[in-house]
Amino acid sequence: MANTLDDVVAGALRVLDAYGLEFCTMRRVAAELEVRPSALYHHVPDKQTLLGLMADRLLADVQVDADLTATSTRLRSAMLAVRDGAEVVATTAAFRLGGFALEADLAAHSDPDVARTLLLYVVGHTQATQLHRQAAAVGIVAADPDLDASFGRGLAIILR
Amino acid sequence: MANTLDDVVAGALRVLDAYGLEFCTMRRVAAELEVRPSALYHHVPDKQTLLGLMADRLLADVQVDADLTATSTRLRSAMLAVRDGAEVVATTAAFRLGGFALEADLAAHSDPDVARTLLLYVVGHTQATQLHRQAAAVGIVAADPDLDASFGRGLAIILR
DNA sequence: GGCAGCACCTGAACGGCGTTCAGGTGAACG
DNA sequence: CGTTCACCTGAACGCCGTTCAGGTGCTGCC
Repeated sequence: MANTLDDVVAGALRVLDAYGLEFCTMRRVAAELEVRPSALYHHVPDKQTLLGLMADRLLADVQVDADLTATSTRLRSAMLAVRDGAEVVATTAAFRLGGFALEADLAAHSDPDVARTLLLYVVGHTQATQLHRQAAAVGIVAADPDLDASFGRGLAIILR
Repeated sequence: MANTLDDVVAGALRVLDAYGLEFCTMRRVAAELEVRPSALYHHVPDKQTLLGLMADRLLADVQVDADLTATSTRLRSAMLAVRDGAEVVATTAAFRLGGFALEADLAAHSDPDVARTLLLYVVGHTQATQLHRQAAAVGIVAADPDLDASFGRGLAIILR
């Protein structure tokens, strides 16, 4: 019945997907695991670290190769798969310009400047996409059916 | 002695610059204005709105013209002028893909896809720059003297 | 088999946050 | 001279991240 670090990360991702980043609190994650909030601190030193582990897991299965367009699309898909996924990646990856694992992977298959530019664009556009869709779902704004195509066109501009 | 909305925004930007976004709380802004926290809600419906007004003011004086490289550099400078300025712009601008004033301005002087791609890159890179520098200032990470040049090279890739 | 050690958890608290609401006060205006 | 209204106070609400002392039950060693 005891939880492991993996259980905590998985539970946190479930809460994130269900409620969004704003309501992904330590108390809710604890409730998801049927545990008291203080129990989480046995597995993780603070919330920031937990968010980092969540981001790592979100991107863990993304295949990075020399086809930069396909790799970017896979990256985008992985972040879109979970509610507010891109935002989680953005806020934790921002802490580490140059220390972000995916940036090194990408740089190995291309120019380092292209790798960095591409990564900033992909994460930024995907974050904006996700927030826009969520706003549209609540009716704040009209849905934009062009977002995926817009993503592809920006990609082409960078990789041209 | 009574404060106006402009006073509130200006005070909030002072607190932001002095303490960073993390500690830019309604209570601290109120203290800066020598007022009780509840007084702020006479000028602003909530904190999110205040952050939006702060972002607007940060970018208000940025000149947008057909020279996209120079415009991007001005945009970057404006955000770098205040602690966590890029993060404030990023978190409030993300709410409005296509409804962001600067995007329309930029699109008038270039291709819309280029405008959007450029904007996502400029804000993203500047945010990363600012966080990296702050981490370096605290000694968490080694300072990277190449960040401004890196910005320029990414710009050249998009505008090539 | 018994005992030490450790992984995991509870219960209670702390200070701080954003926000709300009823009510006060003083200047501007007819 | 009375009213209106912009601006503010004081007190509270429910939530947050985090700490800490202490419990409990499995693991492996003598």
